[in-house]
Amino acid sequence: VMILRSRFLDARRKRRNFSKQATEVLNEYFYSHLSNPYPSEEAKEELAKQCGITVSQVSNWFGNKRIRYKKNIGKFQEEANLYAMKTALGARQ
Amino acid sequence: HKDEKPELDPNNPVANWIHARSTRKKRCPYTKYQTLELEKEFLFNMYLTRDRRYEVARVLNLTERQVKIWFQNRRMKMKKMNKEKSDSKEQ
DNA sequence: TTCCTATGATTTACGACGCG
DNA sequence: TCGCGTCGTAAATCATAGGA
Repeated sequence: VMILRSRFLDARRKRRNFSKQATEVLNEYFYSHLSNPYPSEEAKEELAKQCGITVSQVSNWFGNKRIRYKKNIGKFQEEANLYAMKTALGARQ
Repeated sequence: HKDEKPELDPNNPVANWIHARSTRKKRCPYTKYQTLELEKEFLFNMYLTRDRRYEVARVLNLTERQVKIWFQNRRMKMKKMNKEKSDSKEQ
């Protein structure tokens, strides 16, 4: 318990990028709700749980993602296509 | 949606997102002195009276609206910090 | 190691809505 | 109706993780 506690406190001191899997989950939601990428509080809680991060961090991620996407849609085109394809393949299962 | 929609193109995925109005004042970071004084005032009382707001604004060369909003934001920050503190304690 | 840029967090400023 | 409250967010900026 103390180890987990100190690990959490360390993590607060030094920011780490989210895991690749977490980013994957967030991007999947973002690109599959591209016309309205505003998750509800409940959706944020579910995403937070799946990603192993806090609801605040989910909010930060969407805030950053929306503004950065909007500022340069072209730069994200490849990523958008990738997740669109991933969603399409997933929908067939 | 709430803020303005600059795009009318329905094919633009961003068209229905929330957008800030073009008349919105650009964010202007406050000086260390301004922030420090605001924090001191917040420590003294989390809510401003009309008179304190006027005085703080005058001394820091900010508008009363900026001071009012700073206090609103500061209370939200405090609330968030308290929530994180209690979240990390339980389980 | 030295740059950069990408990324997560924080800081101003509002719009929407609530309440007295 | 005003006026200040919270809530959620936009957009800019900060801090630094991480990779070439």
